[in-house]
Amino acid sequence: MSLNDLTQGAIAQMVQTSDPSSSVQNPVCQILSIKKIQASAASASSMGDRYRIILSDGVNYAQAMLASQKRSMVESGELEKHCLVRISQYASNSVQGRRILILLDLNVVHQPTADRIGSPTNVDDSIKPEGGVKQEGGAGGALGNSNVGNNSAGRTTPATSAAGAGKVGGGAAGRPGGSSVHAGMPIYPIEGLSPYQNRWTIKARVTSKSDIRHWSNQRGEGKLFSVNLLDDSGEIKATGFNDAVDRFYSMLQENHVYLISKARVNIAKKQFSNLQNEYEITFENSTEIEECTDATDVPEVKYEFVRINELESVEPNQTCDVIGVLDSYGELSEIVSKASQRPVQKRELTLVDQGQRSVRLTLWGKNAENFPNHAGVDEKPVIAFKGVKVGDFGGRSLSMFSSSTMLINPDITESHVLRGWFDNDGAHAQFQPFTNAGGAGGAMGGGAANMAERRTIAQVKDENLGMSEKPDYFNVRATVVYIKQENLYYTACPSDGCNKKVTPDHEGNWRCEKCDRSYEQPEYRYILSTNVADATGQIWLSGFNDDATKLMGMSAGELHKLREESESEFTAVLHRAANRMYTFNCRAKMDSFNDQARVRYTISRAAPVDFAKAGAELADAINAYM
DNA sequence: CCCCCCCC
Repeated sequence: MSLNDLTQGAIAQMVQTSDPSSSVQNPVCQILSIKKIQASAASASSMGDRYRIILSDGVNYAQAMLASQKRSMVESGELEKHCLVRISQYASNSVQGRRILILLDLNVVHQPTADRIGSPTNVDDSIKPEGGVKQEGGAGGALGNSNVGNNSAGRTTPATSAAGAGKVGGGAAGRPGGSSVHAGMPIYPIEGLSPYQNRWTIKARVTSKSDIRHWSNQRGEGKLFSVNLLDDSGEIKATGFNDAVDRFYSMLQENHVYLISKARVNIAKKQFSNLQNEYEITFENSTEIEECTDATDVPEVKYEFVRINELESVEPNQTCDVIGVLDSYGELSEIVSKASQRPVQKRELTLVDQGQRSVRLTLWGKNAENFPNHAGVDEKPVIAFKGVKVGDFGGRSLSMFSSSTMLINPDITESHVLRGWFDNDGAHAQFQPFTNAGGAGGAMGGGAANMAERRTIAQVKDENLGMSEKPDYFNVRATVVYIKQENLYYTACPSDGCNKKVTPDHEGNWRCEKCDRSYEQPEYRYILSTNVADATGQIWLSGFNDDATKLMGMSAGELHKLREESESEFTAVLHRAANRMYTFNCRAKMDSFNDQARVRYTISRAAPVDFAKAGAELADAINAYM
């Protein structure tokens, strides 16, 4: 092996061009080193580690990243230190002022040699950066071309790269006119996109599309949506704001393929993406999108299904793909998000598969509302989900993200297998649901799900519920012994959903710091603290306005009014509220009070006991012993 | 320019 086996000077050309199609073609280089980069925690999911490669053309060496879809070349041992490769597709990205090559496609043309060929020097030392001139062009559209211009004009380049310089400029100039999205433009791999070039067209499949979301904050308000895009090199998230929503939202359909160009490429905020890409796309005014009917070369969505009975092996909060037969689906209901205080629509599905387990999956928002409108949902269809969140409520549960996708009766092998199984056997099978917390509950086990959650007060304490990081959920059937009179309610902001404490101001109005305004009247809201008991012990529970209103038999405002009229009437109400039995759904969670860690038990729902039903349940539990 | 993904 000698220098002549390498494409000398190729690397200087490769790193300086923003347009590989007009730069050196199929250079042969030597691999000087391969180093694994640990996948970051945020992106550690499915894409795994990546590899940094030092590449030499005998004259220069440069750092390069191996495209993630070529990772297996290293892992299989095919790509080794000191072997020679022909690079058939690459991109050159500028990252924090340094140019980094991305090797998108390559093949090994010679087995490892004894040592490095020649005495290559760092390409960064050979190419002088222009004195303080940033590579970004002007605003928006001009950005991408600037590198090409700089290369052929002012940039001082060493002799090694002289051969390619003219070609770089000429290739770019010879491009067909810019009006058409893609005419004559080579299709660019998603993996090769970077913020420093905008002369690209990608051909990508929409793998997921979000709802339109509206936002309003200090910086303004607007609407947006996002899609995930896939080609055979990788995936990228794309977002459209405001006008882009109107232009593209209805056009972009899940599973369809589009030619997309003239969009902005930004550094990805990886904490908000489950895709493996340094960058993400924003649709702009200049962005052009065109549906592409010839989509055979763009990969289909790939699923990696986890069987329902294997969900326990998936860490909570990870996403996964799940397929199952829809055993049943629930009514549309509404919860109020604790974080946003906004109401959210939800609907729960129950999925089953051959593993004799069932799992609940929650749909949100429009997905929840529209679910019954899909064809076939009442005929126990097979449904495939991609990218659903695994939760640990009740053992394991599933929940849609906005980036998750749901396909009813997809035409894939797993779907047909499930259909066959269900129609033959599954329809008559029994499925064990993931049941609630602990799993211990021996005595109550095997009964209805709500019996399994039930604890005696002694068990709540013995089992140290709420002592771990995550909250524990349980219910107790207990009698109200005492309701604390102090701080039974507070003066809350009457503004819808605010609920912050308001204080009297100088003008006799009620001031809310959060809303930054005053109100004539506060809204009174309960903050209940009640001692409840069952046969095994007593416990203090905290309750909020809705449940407390139920316990007290009147609103906090009414109670306050009553108390102002008559203190004895007020205490009478408290006495009447006591000695009643409820089933309390509770949440146990650590918090700190006066710097002391303690477990706080919060009522999430209090329901009066239906004694006939409760008696029947107890009889069933006893019968289960026989 | 969002960044929430909720509840039991």
